[in-house]
Amino acid sequence: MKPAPDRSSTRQRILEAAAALFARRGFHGTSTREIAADVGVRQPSLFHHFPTKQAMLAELLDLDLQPALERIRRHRTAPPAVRLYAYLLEDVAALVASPFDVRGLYNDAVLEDDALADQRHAREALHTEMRQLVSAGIASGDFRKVDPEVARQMMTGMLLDTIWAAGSRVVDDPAGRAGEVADFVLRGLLADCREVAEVEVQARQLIS
Amino acid sequence: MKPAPDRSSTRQRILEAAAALFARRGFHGTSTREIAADVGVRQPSLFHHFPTKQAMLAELLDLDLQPALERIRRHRTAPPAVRLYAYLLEDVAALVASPFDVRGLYNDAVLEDDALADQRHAREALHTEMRQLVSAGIASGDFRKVDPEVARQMMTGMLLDTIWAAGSRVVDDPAGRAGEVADFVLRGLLADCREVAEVEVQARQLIS
DNA sequence: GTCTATAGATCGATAGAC
DNA sequence: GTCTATCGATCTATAGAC
Repeated sequence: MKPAPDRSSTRQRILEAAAALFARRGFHGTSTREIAADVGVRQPSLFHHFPTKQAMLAELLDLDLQPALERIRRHRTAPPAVRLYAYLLEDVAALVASPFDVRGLYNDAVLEDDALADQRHAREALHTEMRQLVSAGIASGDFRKVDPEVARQMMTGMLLDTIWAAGSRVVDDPAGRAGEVADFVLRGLLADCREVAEVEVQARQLIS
Repeated sequence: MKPAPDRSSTRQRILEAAAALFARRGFHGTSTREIAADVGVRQPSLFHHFPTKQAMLAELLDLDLQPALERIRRHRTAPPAVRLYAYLLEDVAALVASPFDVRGLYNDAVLEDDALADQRHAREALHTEMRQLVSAGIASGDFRKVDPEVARQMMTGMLLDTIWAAGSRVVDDPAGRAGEVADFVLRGLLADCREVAEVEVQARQLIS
């Protein structure tokens, strides 16, 4: 049984402060002194909770990637278009609800460090699942013939940029935002984009 | 008359090396010693060509933003959907042909510094033009009713993530990539996405 | 578990010879 | 215009008291 994360623990507050700062200034642009100041402790106190600054990033990446992998691997029996719509809906919803701001965690080449090999592999696995979902949709005739890697890049770019409004302000209508993203992507992919309404209905049934 | 940029000048090579490194590691994650090493000079030699590291970023931002603003403001008389398709085609084409890797120039909060106020305003102007193009398309009935700012964010995210393939390798089919991006966006926006073929024809006529 | 103090490395930028 | 030498600031992380 995993211990429930205590939102008010120092460790948790370090993660939240680090996530917000990494998103704003990037990993290298954020100093441990800034993180400590936001938490309200002195800089060396951080190293009682995490061995290195990179370990904070590793945990944030795990907390984002593992649930995302779990989400995209659900609903195995549904049609690809429905699965993709459902994944986008759930992903945006989860990311908006997250106490962590994952924007910017993936921007630097920080993932290339050997210490983050696990996270790098998890991210590649997520990308592979996304490409396979697109490929399956093409094979079934639901999607038009696009380059799966290009489609994956476009989805990744859209997800990261649209989860949070400018200035780290939380979006005012998370459910509406999720629907807009999912709609946009499916219209871009579907061979006959009038089917998007039916895909949406099935995807929402799948989730509920 | 602007002097033609000499691709082999030290100044130009500094800009190219800086752009590649900023894209890979971010502005703060890149040291001036790394830039100098890629150019083949010692670190202090950089400061004969640029007063500060930030000045290198400012020039790279200008070289990206000013042509982009010029592109999106062209073709004033064409319908919004056609203008947007043409802009996306030309933007991707220009970015792929650029010797600079603009990915990552915009990630950090570096633009918030007062020294980069001009670049920050130029970027906001570009975003405003993009939103107005979406709004005009909605007003004319060509686009479905989406949030213009959300559409802008999705386009920005897609553009930055799809211009270059993984590992800074140049895309193998620039024209194809441009078409895929423009197609994807217009299908996502058009009220009747079957019109995308006609929009593409008109946009390509506009450009040629 | 948080603190003070500081080590040890690296950073951007300057001075001045050539 | 590039170099060597180096300054002063800032960075991550450690040592050890409480």
